[in-house]
Amino acid sequence: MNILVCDDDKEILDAIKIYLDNEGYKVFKAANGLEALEIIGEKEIHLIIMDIMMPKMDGLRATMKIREDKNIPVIMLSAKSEDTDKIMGLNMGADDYITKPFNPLELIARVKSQLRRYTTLGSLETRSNVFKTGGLMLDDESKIVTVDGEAVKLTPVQYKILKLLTANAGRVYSIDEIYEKVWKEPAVSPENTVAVHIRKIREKIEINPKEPKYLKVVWGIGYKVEKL
Amino acid sequence: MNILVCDDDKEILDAIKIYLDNEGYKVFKAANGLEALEIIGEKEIHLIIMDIMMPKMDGLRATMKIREDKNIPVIMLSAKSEDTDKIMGLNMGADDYITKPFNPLELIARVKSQLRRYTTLGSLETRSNVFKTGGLMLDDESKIVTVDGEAVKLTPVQYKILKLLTANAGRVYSIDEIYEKVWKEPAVSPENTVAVHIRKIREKIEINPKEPKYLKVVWGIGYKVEKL
DNA sequence: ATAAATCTTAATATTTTCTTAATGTTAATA
DNA sequence: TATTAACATTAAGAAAATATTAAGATTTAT
Repeated sequence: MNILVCDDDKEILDAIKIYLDNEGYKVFKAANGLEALEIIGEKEIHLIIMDIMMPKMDGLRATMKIREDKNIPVIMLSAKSEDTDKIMGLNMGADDYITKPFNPLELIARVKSQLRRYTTLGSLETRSNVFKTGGLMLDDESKIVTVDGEAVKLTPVQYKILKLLTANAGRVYSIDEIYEKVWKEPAVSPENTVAVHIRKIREKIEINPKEPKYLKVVWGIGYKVEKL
Repeated sequence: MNILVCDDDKEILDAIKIYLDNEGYKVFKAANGLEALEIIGEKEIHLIIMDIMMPKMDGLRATMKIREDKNIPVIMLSAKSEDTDKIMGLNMGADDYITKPFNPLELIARVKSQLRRYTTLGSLETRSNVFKTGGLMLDDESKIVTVDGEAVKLTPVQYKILKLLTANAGRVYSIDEIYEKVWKEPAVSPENTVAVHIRKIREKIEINPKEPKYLKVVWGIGYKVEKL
């Protein structure tokens, strides 16, 4: 299991690494949020321990950024212990929270607790980022999409659109929003390539594209994948 | 989302139910571990909030039992706050831990944090913009409007008008005010498009549009959504 | 380099929504 | 109770948004 520890305080970084090494985890270190994002892009990280206060990019922002397309558990570290900070951290997408100074045993316990959800009994197999709603499921690790267990083959753009909508099932995205998130550039009108892709996706994941069960349109607002 | 709350203290049970109800979760109650296991067998439960100290079967044993074949996130509740208990709870398979007495906001935050991986993560905008009054509820994220749990489909303009009035339930808005806020331009008379939209909204959210329960008119002044 | 797959564009169709305008109804008040 | 101003109702045409299709451009794989 690979754990990324992100803190600008080198001493704490080293201390945590020692505790985790001792438990048999492979530990990567980052001094700030940007470094963390880089490492996450390169290595397969299973858990992140992240300080909130850091230069360059703080832990909360980094967590938000990570959560945009990865489902890696995050444990927040902070010197503050007030409720408001705790709540903010958890709402930003953190999975757990530890205040400094921390008890090494508690750190280990929380690490294990978070990793437990992603290991299957018996093996140390990592879990993949699976997004599902109803009979629709996409596995971000393998890029496999299934509908009621049946695999469907999506093209890259189709996959990105469906992932965005499924990862945030229930939320409505305007066409422009979709364009921006997927193409990473602002949409310029006239714009109907998204509509074309939506059609193609529907052809593949819906029984009847005209009466979509998953990929719905909200007139005048945009598209969403139904939260089922 | 269905949440099972398990505690032998009826007061705490009811208090938690109120907090969670208010956030739009469906709440099931159990007085001990055995009852909890029963309900889990019957209903689809997405999260469990469990007290550690209970008669019949305590929370730790129940959690272990649940973890034998289900992977439902568990948040532990306990009066004790010593580190050892905390660690034990987490090692037993709990995903999070709250000590009594607890801050309701923190409870909600931790619940959301655990459930996020079910609804699946994504953007930071997890704050659910939900406006409700009586049986009327609108969720700004999914653009879903429900009346007594029944979904109704509003058009964009209809939605905007109803959102304005519901978000400020009780306040009366003149027709011109509504026009300005929704169309973002001053109203020019003769103007009756707002009235037409009001009618359409009433058709959708009211049992009897002629005797509206939610969307009322205040003669000579304007419209409001009743604060219930 | 070529073929296959994928993406975008553009033209057109279809669906849904919005506004207008004509007319009806209600509530306050003199 | 007659008057009037404000709201209600309806239907139809205009406008806006999405859907669809096919062809051409681009990218990817072999």
